[in-house]
Amino acid sequence: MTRSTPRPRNAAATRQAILDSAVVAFTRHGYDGVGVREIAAEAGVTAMLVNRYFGSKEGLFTEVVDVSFAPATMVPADPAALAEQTARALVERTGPQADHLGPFELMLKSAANPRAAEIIRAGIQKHVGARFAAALTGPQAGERAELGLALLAGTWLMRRLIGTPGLRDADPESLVARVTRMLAVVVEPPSR
Amino acid sequence: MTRSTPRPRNAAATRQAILDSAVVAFTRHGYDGVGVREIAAEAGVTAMLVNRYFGSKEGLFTEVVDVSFAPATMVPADPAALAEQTARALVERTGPQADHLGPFELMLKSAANPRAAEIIRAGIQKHVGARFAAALTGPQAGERAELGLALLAGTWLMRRLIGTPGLRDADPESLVARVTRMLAVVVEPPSR
DNA sequence: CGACGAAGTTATCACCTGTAGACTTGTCGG
DNA sequence: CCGACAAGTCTACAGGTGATAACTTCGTCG
Repeated sequence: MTRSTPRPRNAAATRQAILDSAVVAFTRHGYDGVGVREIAAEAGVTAMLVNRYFGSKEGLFTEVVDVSFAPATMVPADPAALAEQTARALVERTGPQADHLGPFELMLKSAANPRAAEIIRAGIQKHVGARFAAALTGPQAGERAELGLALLAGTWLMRRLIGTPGLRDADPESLVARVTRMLAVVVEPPSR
Repeated sequence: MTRSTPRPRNAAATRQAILDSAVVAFTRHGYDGVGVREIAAEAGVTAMLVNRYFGSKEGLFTEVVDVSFAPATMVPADPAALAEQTARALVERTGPQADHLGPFELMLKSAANPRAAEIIRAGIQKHVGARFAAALTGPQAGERAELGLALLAGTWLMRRLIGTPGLRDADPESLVARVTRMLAVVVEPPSR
């Protein structure tokens, strides 16, 4: 009943291997910075399989964005400590070692290409935006949520991609405290 | 004595034309998104001249970053109104029409390439960092300045490059007010 | 006025890009 | 046991990449 050999010649497993390889490659080097041959080689297959399973490089990227933005992207549940927890997670994941390879890196590395940017926008709207906005109460939740995302993305950019010294060498606790205060502006509902 | 004909065959003028073309092209499409042929064609010369005058594409990019970050990059003088003025300038320049093509766009579009990112980091340290930090008083001026830059860059990214709807369709005045409050966290010296 | 040097061009190299068609090989149902 | 169908590969194309060497044209100064 249960096949002794899991799959004929590894149909879905190969597809998954390509997707995994693509997640890493696109996040590391951006949409334009990596070729399908490179992705396929890392997965142990030839470049043709990419087009076979995902239609095109763009189709593969679409799926990469989808799976990369799907998991709970540093959005804690409790609204009260949301700012502080988010700030701490950000600082930790953008630290000196930091091999995390999250969706922020994928977004920043691929934003240069307009087609990729459009795909990312769709992914954000589908996954992150809604979830983040749901954690926020009060008016203009969308604007406030995306402004928070902007701070996170910008900090990720300066601290990790560009490597600005003031942020790279900053005391983590001081950084957490300051980011928390900035996030508080958009997290707390405009109680006025 | 003063030569009637300014220069033999347009020596420096051609160089400047290439540089101008490169500023526009690199800012629009990023370091990896444009080729030297395209830049040279826009300047009305052949690709060879780029290598002749700037050594390589990387050398040209270095000079582009230098001239692009050199002008007063939205850093007002008065520290009191600094947050509000900066926020207003940001919102205006990332608006729907917005053909400004500033250094932020250059940075965001080219950050994917590590070599380009390194060049940008040097440019920021040379021009923006020092000037911005000088406008801030108190301890951790560098960290606070770059955190402000991070917010500006992140907002530019989400609002203009990605095009997230919550920020694109936000009321400008509301956005200015909120960014001002976030910037205030890093602008006001830690009076504690 | 004539030649030397700078300014600019043409041709080309070696390599990489995404995609397509035709081919081979493995595996499972009958 | 074998044929059929899917999984995977090979070859190739048409175009683009940055960079180099050799060549032609123009301007100026002795």
